[in-house]
Amino acid sequence: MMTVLEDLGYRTTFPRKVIANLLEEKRDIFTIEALSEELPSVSRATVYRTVNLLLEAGAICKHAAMDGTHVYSVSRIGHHHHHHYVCVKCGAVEEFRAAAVERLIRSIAADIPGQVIDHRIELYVDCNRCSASEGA
Amino acid sequence: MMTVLEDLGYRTTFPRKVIANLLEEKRDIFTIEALSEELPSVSRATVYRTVNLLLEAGAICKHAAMDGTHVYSVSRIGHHHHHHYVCVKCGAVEEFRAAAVERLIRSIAADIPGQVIDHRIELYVDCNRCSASEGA
DNA sequence: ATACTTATGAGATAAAGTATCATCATGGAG
DNA sequence: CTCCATGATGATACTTTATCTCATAAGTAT
Repeated sequence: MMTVLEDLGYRTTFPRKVIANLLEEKRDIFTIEALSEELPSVSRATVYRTVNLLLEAGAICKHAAMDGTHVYSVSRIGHHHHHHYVCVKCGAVEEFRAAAVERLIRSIAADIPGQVIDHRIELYVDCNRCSASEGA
Repeated sequence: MMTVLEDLGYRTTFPRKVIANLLEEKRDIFTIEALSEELPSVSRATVYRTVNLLLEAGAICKHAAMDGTHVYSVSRIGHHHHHHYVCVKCGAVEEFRAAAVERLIRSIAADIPGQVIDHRIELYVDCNRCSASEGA
């Protein structure tokens, strides 16, 4: 994950390595505050700054929550167009690209006055791991 | 618009009438701050409170912006499931319901591990009015 | 008209994120 | 390898958005 920052000309500093390291393992959505608490050795300002750099670099995605805060998820797809589904119980996020979605958008666009420029789709799921543990 | 509040047992107060009145005419997205500035006779706290009541009543919809603020739009569809398209230039919002969308979600759901519980779709458009005025 | 309850306003407070700036580390030039 | 210019960090102050508090005012049922 550090490499994407290096490629953009940013320096390889100790705090950035620590943050990138922690993020490598993340499969769930996270807030910057929570991230910051896991990293007491790094100042909050730097966590905010680094997350924003990684966002710019496409290494993570940002999601606006309805309470006005933001959650983030690590991305393997980067800046390429994609969508997400999020487990409403455990917060696990997966990225997906579906040709069907893009086809649908084009077909809906025909019924909408004006040019459709962009779209945003999110699915909220009860993931297999969660429904399994509920059954117990 | 006041009637939906009355139906929920809320009182018909002067500030609420003033706010509802102003909202009747709104066809674009708006922020509570902007609304509050248009209503100097009503305290900001009351604008916030009333907008949240109207939200609960289904008379308006709330949208999370990527900068952490919220924008709202008046709704004719209320709590019934629907989506929006928003003009990225003038902010005009329209609601839409498309059976094709719901069919698509069901078909995508088949490829996703877990139960799809909810979804959210937003389209960003360049509306006819805006593209017309650009041409000039 | 009265009494009870709910709503309002003003300001305090909370929470999330950004800006400032002195100090320190990085990485390239020599 | 060392030095230096530049970029990064940390601590804290600040900004913005929104909610909370509580004394006062207004609605509504009777």
